[in-house]
Amino acid sequence: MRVSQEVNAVETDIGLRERKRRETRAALSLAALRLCVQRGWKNVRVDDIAAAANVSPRTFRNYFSTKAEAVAAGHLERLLRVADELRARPANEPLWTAIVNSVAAQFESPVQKSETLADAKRWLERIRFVVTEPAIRGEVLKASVAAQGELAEVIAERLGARGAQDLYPQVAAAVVTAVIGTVMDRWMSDGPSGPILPLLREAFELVAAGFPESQAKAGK
Amino acid sequence: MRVSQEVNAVETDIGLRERKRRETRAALSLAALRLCVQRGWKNVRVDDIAAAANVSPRTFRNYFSTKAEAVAAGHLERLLRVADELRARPANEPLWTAIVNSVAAQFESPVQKSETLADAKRWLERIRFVVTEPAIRGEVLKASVAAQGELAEVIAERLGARGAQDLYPQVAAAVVTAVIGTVMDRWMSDGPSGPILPLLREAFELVAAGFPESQAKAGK
DNA sequence: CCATAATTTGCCGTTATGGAAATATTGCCA
DNA sequence: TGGCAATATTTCCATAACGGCAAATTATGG
Repeated sequence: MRVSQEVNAVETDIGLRERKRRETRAALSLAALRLCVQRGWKNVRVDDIAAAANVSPRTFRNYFSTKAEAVAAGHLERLLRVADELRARPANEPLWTAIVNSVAAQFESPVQKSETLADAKRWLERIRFVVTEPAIRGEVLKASVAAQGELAEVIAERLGARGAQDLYPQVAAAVVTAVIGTVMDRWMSDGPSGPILPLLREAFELVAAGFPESQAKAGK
Repeated sequence: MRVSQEVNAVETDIGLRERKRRETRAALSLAALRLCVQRGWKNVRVDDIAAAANVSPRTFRNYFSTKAEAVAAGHLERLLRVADELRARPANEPLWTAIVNSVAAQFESPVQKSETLADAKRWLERIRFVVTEPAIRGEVLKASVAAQGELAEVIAERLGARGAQDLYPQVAAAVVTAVIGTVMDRWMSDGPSGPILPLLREAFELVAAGFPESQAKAGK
């Protein structure tokens, strides 16, 4: 009776308890995002979100400590899926190729995933909101560091024993999230004309190339 | 009568008005940091900070919207000084060398700057607090993006006309702040034994080398 | 169906946040 | 120097967020 939203969750083994918990969390996060995009950040109170998810305001706070955290929860999960995706990729694939592909898989427009046009439009509005709204940006950044641990771990696995406790994985993970953030910004400020992927690839190529200062350029 | 804290401010040309404004801001930020390190994040109210800086609580909010922002203000300014430093460096210096040096100049322990031992200890406590306290971490990240614009601009200048509106400067700036954050984390979790510089250099070498996946690089 | 553990909820005091208008301070010029 | 306009600070205050606590409600395993 609590929540009716159905998510395409992969039910592994956990009981009803945990399932409902996740559903509630997802419903709250989704409601937060939807309402904020619709009415604007400041015109949504915690109570509104709770109401939209059919729980008490107090319960909202059992799941999220702030509105912003609820809104950014989706982004955090996306980053964690990047880590999963990376883990699932063939080990012989070059690291940065694998990274680009993993990131790309999570940041493509749903248009490519055979959703309706309305879905794509909604997706775009949401990205814009998340990237644009200052109050959210901070939370997105927190989500980034929260995901960096996972990312670093996967990267370390790929590198093998060497560099397990090296700086490499941590720095690489931080760079990955930094690149994602920058690309989203850039893509948005260009007016989200085309797909993100080209930008993403370009950015990661810069990283993989070590930011060549002088390429085929004469003069400075 | 408002503020008595004296900062080693370089008075350029601005009038008394602007000077007092900056002093007040600095006093508030400093008081916030000092009190929080001393008493712990949750045991400091905005009112306490305002009182410590001899202003009304409402005035505090004219300068900072949250406690966290006040505490992180110092970090933001440090990042901006990195940009300044970078701008001041010889143009013939390789980009990433210049960056490392600029960052290093702002993140060295004050021990090297002939301060007293007590100062060094205080500096360390503060860094630890800023890196450790979750509530602050988020704000530090916000400061990072806030500074990225400046950094990107300077980097673009160094690159010359080419790539002015390229991704390069923005991605590079984001990477710089990401590296700084990671290094601070790492340095702190290692128990701040030695100086930060070696870690910083190691991290930036990774970046400049394009994160070589396979290499016989076991040494630092 | 019960005992137990976990979750949800209502209640409520504390703190944060920011608008509006009254006061005080500063920069400037006659 | 005295007065005025521009800014900054302060007081007052309404709304919302935050989070502890204990009662009510709901799963889980016998």
